[in-house]
Amino acid sequence: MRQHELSEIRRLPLFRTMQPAHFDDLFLGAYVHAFPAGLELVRQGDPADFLHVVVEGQVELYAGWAGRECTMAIVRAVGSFILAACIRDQPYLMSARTLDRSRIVLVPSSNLRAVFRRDPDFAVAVIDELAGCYRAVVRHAKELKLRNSRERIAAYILRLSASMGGAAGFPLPVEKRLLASYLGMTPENLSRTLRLLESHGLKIDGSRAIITDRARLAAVAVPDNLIDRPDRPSPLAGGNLTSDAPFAKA
Amino acid sequence: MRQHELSEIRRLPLFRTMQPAHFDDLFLGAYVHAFPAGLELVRQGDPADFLHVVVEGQVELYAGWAGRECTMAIVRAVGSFILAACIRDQPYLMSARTLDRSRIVLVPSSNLRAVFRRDPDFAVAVIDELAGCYRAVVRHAKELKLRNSRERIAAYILRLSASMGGAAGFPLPVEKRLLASYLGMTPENLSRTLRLLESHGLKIDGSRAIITDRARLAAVAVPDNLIDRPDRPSPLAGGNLTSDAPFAKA
DNA sequence: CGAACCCTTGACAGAAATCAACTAAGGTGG
DNA sequence: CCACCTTAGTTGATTTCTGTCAAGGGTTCG
Repeated sequence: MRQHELSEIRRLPLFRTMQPAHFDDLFLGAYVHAFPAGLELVRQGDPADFLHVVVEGQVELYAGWAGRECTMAIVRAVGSFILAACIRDQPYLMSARTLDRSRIVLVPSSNLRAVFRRDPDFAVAVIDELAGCYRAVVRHAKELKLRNSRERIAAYILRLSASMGGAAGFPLPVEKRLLASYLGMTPENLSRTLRLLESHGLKIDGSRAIITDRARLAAVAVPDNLIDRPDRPSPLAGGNLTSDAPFAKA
Repeated sequence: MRQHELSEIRRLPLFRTMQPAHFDDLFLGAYVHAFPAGLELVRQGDPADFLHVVVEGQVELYAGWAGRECTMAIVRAVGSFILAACIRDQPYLMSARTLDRSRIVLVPSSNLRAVFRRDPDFAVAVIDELAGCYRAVVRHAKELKLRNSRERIAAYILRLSASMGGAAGFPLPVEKRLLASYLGMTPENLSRTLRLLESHGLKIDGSRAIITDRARLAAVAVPDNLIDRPDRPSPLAGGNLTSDAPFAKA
């Protein structure tokens, strides 16, 4: 594993506060691997043997049932996923596949469970991370249950804008069909509804979004801090690098 | 606080493994209160000052937005809720109201944060609890995104049956309108769809459900361990009393 | 150049919400 | 005890939303 990768991982909230010696222990049996785009990294139902850390690229977490499939989250560098399954030593609830060519660190889950028993600071960081993940999924579930697809799209665009420092125009970070799946609708529905939102302050040009009238768009989305705003950095672990990502972190 | 209540709380997975002295510290500033049915205990957006433990009765966790409302989970005795908000010291994402007359223990969240820093066993129990909560919400989100309302109802009935040891007939644990909201549909839709399921192995008589043809019902629900089956007791904390409750625990 | 694949659009079907009316059960107060 | 009220639940009619199926345009990549 490359030194600069290790030090980048070290800066993640999850690993930042732990003892150096324990950090070394944790990554002792770990290995990095580069994967091409579109490769299935983990399959739902498999035993949770490794915590995954995305060092480079991006990874889609998705779920399948009865031949249907939906996107649950996107994890970008540098972020981790399937922590909860590793901790509980239970099967993954979601599958994961690379969206781009990606470099992934695989940390044996047994290391994980051993180390947080020895290192209280790491245990606190894990607690904080899990609480954050939990709150992110709760927001996602609230959005699915309370907003219809037009409102979800409008709110998503406004969240994106906020994560770009309030910019009015910006590229969509993922393919539209992926976005549709994440937002819980079909690509056709997304396409039509984006068109419909042109009379409500949003213009789409290819993969680029332009907010032409923020007030009108907000009137559709009715932004709410308890759905749309990511948690502020936690007082426990001192900042979460990925919490303001456009997709909920898993 | 009554002694038998304290010892019942002590048996919860979350508190079972911690040092006796720390358990006492944790509940030092805590107090119990009896509330009538239908009372709002916490409101979404409020600061998370107290971890709540339901000693008696049951509590609905629900979320509101733009005048709409939906049920997110039901917590029965003995179980806790809004742990994640307390840990992160951030606003509650959900509101809570009593469904029955209930006795609730309120544990100051500052106690919580102080104690799990000192007690590694408690920290591990918190990690396990949070990981379990996270996985429960992921299951819920998967169900919302992958199944339609007929499939959700059928699957819910089968989960209920499983939690009753496989019984074919049993009472519904909550009002139908609450159930509808939990399952992400209107009461009218639930009512109609229950009727529709009479030709698929399910009979509803008032508040009582009878599975008349399990195979046919399962053909609708297509049960899946990664959505429907609660986690088995975790190896970390040794058993979760509430994980097989008909509603996901929060 | 052709083969995928993404995206869009149209027509249609199905699912789900809404609005309204009605029943039944439970509780209250006269 | 009964009349009354409230509320949960059901049912029907209707509208709205969303998914499905099909076709065509555009792009990328081998």
